[in-house]
Amino acid sequence: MPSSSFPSSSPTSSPTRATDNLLELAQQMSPSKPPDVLRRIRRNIEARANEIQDNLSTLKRRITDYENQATTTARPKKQRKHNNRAADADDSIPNPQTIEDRTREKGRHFVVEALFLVDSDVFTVEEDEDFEPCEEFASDQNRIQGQLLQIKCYLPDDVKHLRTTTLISGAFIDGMSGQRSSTSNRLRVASLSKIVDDIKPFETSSSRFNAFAKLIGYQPGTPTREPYYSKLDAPILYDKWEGKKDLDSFLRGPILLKIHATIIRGPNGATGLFSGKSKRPSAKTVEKMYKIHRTSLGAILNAACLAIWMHSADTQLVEIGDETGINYRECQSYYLQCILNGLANNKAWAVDLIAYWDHILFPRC
DNA sequence: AGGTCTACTTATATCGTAGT
DNA sequence: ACTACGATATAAGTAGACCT
Repeated sequence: MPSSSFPSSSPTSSPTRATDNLLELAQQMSPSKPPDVLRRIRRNIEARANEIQDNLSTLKRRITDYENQATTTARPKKQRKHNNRAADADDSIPNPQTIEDRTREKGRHFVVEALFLVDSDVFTVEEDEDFEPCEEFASDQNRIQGQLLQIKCYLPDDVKHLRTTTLISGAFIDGMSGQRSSTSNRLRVASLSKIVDDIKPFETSSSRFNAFAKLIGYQPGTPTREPYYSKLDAPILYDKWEGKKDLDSFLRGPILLKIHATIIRGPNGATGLFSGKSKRPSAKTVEKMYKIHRTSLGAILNAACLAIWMHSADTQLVEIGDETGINYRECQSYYLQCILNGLANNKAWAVDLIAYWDHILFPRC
């Protein structure tokens, strides 16, 4: 590059020359000068100072311009992905990127309407073709088969047969954990004040324990048994709690409904829910994306477990609470079994449960 | 004690949508 | 077109596990 491109001469109004000028002017100031001359000199000094200030600002602005230009050219928009399942996928799979994106979205949807936690081996387990979903859920095998059946309902048809590949299982799991993170942040941070009246007790793990342990089923230890969390003696799950469990208000706790409204309608979704004025924002919401018009069983299970979690001392939304030891995945299965048993025996509380949720969450539908 | 790995949370930038 | 509101991807932050 020719040196002539970079003239070594200083700019016309370099700071040095301007400063020299200032010194000259300052030296002209002497007590013997008449007042009007002094005023003129002072105006000149001020003018020079302003000019210097302007030049400085211009230079600074130019520096930031150059910096921005430099960083945009040095760092192209395209950013590397952490792990590239699509690129690593088997060559026989067409459009792996699209498949990954679609599957990830199904994983997110699954967390909203089905189960927010599943057994880790559900993607690798052998499928039992004869499994009947209405059988007893108690055994591990049946529970996992039940989950698998559910997941297959959500997986895109053209992809179901690939469920054991890392492309599909990874994308689905990725979608699930992303949605869980978003949920945890929504409930404990972004919309906490819209769900509960007083956010103060939620500040720390121990303040949550002190304020809510009883509410979520904590049974203190006695000389003969360890303390534990009861799955049914948890007042938060009930619409009305009068000292003991009453199935007629089981899984109807107002917090539970608020939680689901918050998840499907965004951070403000819970406001006005019980006066028929639940906000339905114009923005893209989970409710619109997944076309949710009625309550799913999974939504109820999840809301129950999430209500317990958000009031618990646990610090992260994981399968087994880090402070309480509560197994939230097990809770889901347990409540599901409660409802299915109720339905099988035609119990009113179970039969009417979804209608109860629907008339609050989706009035006039 | 410190490094590295991993899983989870959080902040930010970007995009989309509907109402005005 | 503009604005408000949400969802998502990504990167950065954080804590614990495991190793040396």
